[in-house]
Amino acid sequence: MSKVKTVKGTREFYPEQMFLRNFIFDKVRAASQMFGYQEWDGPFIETIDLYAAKSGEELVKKQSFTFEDRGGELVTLRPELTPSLARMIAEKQNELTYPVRWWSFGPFWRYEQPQKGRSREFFQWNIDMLGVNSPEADAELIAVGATFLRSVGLSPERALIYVNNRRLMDSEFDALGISQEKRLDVSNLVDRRTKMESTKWDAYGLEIGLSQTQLAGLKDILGNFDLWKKSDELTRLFAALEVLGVKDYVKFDPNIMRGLLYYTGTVFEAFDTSGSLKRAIFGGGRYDNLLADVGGQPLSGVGFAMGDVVIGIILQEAGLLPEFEPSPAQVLVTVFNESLWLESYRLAAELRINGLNVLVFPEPAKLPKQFKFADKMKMKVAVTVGPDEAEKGLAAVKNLSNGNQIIVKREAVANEIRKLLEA
RNA sequence: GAGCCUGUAGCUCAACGGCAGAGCGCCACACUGUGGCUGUGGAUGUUGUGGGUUCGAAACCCAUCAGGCUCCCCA
Repeated sequence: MSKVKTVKGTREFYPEQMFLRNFIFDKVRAASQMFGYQEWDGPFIETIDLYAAKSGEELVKKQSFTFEDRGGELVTLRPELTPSLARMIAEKQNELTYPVRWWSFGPFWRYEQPQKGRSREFFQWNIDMLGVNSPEADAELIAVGATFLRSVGLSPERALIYVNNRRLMDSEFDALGISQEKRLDVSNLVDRRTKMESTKWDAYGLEIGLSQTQLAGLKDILGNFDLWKKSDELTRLFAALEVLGVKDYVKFDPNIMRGLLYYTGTVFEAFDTSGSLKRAIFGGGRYDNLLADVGGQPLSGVGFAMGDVVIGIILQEAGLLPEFEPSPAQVLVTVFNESLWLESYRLAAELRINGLNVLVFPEPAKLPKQFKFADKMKMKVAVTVGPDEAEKGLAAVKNLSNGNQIIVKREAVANEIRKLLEA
């Protein structure tokens, strides 16, 4: 075992994990493109100032990988993508074609305590629509998320997207006479509701300055799952979700707040409803004022982000991953002995010209060893050229799943293999 | 940043103050022109690391590193 350790919280992707990462990436790409979103990306390193403007203090001061570069500038490994998005949109605000529909899947870093579902290095899917401010646009983003969940095999019994609306909650808080200054505290209080005992939660509510009546009113609101009917935005949102065919995936929940300050309207979070992990699969919402902080004109947007870690664990636990195929080549050409070594290489090259992925055993070895190798790599076909075949211009093609072997002419090998692979 | 739990063969774990073990995997052979099954044999450890207590430590104590759970946080 190596004495040189990995950096805490980083991840090593052996082929099997790389397969999972690419599986998620493929599904992300498919869901994004199905709705016409364009792929893009920003820098992996940014100046700290970009995040100082709008991201939470906690993120910038405690959870970012920040360091001084050789020129003395404070730079940070990006902890999120939205500020980079805002800047890039602002830079070309007048030349872009709206609505902008962009998606991205790339690496991010946060200096957190690594634990299940959370590492310091992770991949994140970001997808946003800018330039349209409507509940119908919000519904589209939620539909993209639901489409993704469906595409990886997570049914509505297994995963749900909980929706709320900041404006609705604001008007409810207004009605309770909760002041603007207390909104952040109240938002924290709501976030904590499922995690605290109710008596402690009550005490915490009073501690942040709520009155008994306000606290009681707050509980009424958080327990009212029909509250959305009072919101025109949410009524339209659910109507759109219905025709988009994803309503089964979506439930109204007044307890969904989301910590981010910049959300202004619809907010949503997806959760696994039956697994061991109680972390959000993805989360997002509508933001109205993001561009102002990077010097742009006001532009409304809606989007969400999904980390690869939580969804990866869920898919694994739910047994929803396709079987890992170790070898990208399904065909093995064996090397019979030293004098036929290059003949095998020649055959492999012929098969590749014919469009097949072919792995040739790199040296003469006992055939049992070569066949065992093919088994472990879960390959489908083995081709052998021994002295008998070489003499007559033939090759032995073996179907590894049933053990049948046939001897065919060299020119027919590629077609024979194709037949076996298609069967 | 705080609390609790864990760390033994490649993997999963046992031994819980007294000779470091099992299953799986791996390698070889039976089977020198063919894999999966079976059988036989074989290799593998500074018990995470460093210190301490003890006649004796994988076990007890301290520190440290790593992982897990929770708090915090979740942009």
